Amino acid sequence: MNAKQPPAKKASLSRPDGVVTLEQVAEAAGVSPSTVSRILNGTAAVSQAKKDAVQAAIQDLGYRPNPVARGLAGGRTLSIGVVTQIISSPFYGEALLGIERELERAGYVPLFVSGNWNEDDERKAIETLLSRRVDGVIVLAGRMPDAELATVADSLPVVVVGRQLAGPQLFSFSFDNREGARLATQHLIDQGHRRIAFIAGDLMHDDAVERQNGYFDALAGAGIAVDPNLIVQSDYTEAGGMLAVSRLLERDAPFTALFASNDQMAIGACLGLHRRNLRVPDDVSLVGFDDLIMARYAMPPLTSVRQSVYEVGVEAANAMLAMLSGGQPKAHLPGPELVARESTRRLSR
Amino acid sequence: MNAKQPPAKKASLSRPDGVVTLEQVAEAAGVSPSTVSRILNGTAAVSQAKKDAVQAAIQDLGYRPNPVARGLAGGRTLSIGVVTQIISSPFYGEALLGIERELERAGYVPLFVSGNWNEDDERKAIETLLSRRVDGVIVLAGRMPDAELATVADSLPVVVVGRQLAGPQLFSFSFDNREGARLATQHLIDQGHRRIAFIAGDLMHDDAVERQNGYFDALAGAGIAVDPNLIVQSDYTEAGGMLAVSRLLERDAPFTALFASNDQMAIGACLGLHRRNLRVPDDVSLVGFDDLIMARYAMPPLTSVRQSVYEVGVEAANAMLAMLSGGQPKAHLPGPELVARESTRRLSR
DNA sequence: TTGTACGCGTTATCAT
DNA sequence: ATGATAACGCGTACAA
Repeated sequence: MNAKQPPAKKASLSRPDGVVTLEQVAEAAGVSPSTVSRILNGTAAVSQAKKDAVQAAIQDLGYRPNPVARGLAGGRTLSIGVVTQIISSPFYGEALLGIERELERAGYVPLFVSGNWNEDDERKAIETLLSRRVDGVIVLAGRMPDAELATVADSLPVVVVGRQLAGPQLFSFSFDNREGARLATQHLIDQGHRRIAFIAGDLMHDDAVERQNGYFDALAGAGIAVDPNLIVQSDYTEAGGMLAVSRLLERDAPFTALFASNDQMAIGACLGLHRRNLRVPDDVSLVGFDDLIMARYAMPPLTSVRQSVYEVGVEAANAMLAMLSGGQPKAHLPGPELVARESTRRLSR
Repeated sequence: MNAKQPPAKKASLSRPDGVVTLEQVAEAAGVSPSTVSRILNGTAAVSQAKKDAVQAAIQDLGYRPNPVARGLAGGRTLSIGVVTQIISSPFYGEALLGIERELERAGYVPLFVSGNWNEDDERKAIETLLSRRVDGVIVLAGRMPDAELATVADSLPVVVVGRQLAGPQLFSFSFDNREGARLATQHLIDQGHRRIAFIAGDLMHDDAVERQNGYFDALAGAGIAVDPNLIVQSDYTEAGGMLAVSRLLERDAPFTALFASNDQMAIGACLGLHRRNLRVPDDVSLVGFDDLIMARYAMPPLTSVRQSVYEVGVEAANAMLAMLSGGQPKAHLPGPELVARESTRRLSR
């Protein structure tokens, strides 16, 4: 188009680089292309002699299979579609890292597309992935109806993180959000708090609901009645957390502790409290959730529930790889764990 | 492999979904495949009548071109490779978001691969991208030698962010790191500070060097001698910032202000100071760089140099799109801007 | 302006 | 076990 290279007469010079094709390898090794393909994919048995010859030729010529051609030929593209929600979020970032690293070990490449917490965007994202002939799709949470996801799984292995659904080529797993939230709340209760405010996430999502349930669980276990005035719903962002605190404070329902259902909201809440001259943890104990890096470096360092987001990515990738090779997918995430830092303290009275 | 669908007799049923091919569109519209292709790519003039017929058929059948086949046929894949360094970093995350959003508007899809600040990884990443027949490559900083990058540009349009190099199909642009750092330092000087410590990034990288130069500029402008004891080098991470503070403090070269050359190190430094019972801004004024979201929600909110990382992504994508359509790439980033928050204050004496 | 025929690099089917 | 041969879906000279 803009690169005016000579039209490349007949063939073979489509790219200036040393693009070696499977055919050339075959020729160099004195075998047929099919044989090379078979060796590459382990599709059928091949005599050791030819195997060696081909391997040598591959080394020699520096052959690298062309994933695009593979994709076209109906074979695998060695790429996995990943539907993330907001690629810039610190939460998803860590998961993507885990996915990327783990897939790479198997020679796969992730193809990230953002769903933006929007059903239509997400649908479009998946379509994009399908048209790109990805070998499988990993969906991180999201808003697509379960049924639709199941449909996708009809033609492709699908791994869903953070939701509960199952099917032939459909595998999902979740972190134990409920137990994690229970731990967080219990930690506050253990420190003598009884008026514990809660910032929920968007209750459209399972994980947000589960975290709220965990909060309820702990309160119930301690015989503390749920006070609706102590609960606000927000959106998992820093700004949302800050806003939530304002709303909470306007209700003048006093509280001595606050559990924000993710770290980003907790950080925002911390600033919101600060603006109202409420100190953490002196005036209000604060707990987050996810234990992102930011929790460790917050001021004060934030007590949080450890959820190895990176690990989530790794497990998702492994589950996908398992399905791809015909095995049974599985995922064993470490259980939730409370990381006590300096944003919480015993209620003094 | 694992999905045991009936072997799909002859053709056309390779995928259960409604995979419509260009050929089917042609048939439906009563024209030849080439004509459809021409309309799709604007390769040649076509009569309005056929144009309409084809468009109708496309709508009707819900045809979507297959990027994989396109790639094989030597056409475009409508995908752009993006070499990021650490996909999970809050800094790159924002840039990727900008890239993704902007490319999408033009129907392109980004393919993200991580270089991990490692020359070999980066090289491998680029190879991966090339083998996937991306239409262009965007490189965010990184360690690849300039010459090698230029080689890549021989066969593909390349946009490099954060480095200075140019060539036929090679475009690069940078944020004005030097001026930004000068502003940050000047801000501290304006507030009466004269003993201003500096945490540099990895001086292997242009931007880190430039930020250090900006620091020197401001000191020189104010007639303040550079004190090597007030400078430490680190790695742009929170942990690195924290460590840097320790090293600084061990030297017992007193300082009243600290300029960390990115926000992540500043956040880490803040915690490090806190651990030594030094308060920000009461004992030490602190300035960061990049103005990531975390700066706004730090405690205290961090004074920083605004660099719209998102915008950087948008500009990079646009420059690439411009090259792809044969135009002149350009990028106009807003100049650096100091955002004064609460981590800095006038030196009281 | 439009259609035909071939090639892109690989896998899969069918013989041998 | 191995080798032809035909797709895969599309772009593009070349011919008409």
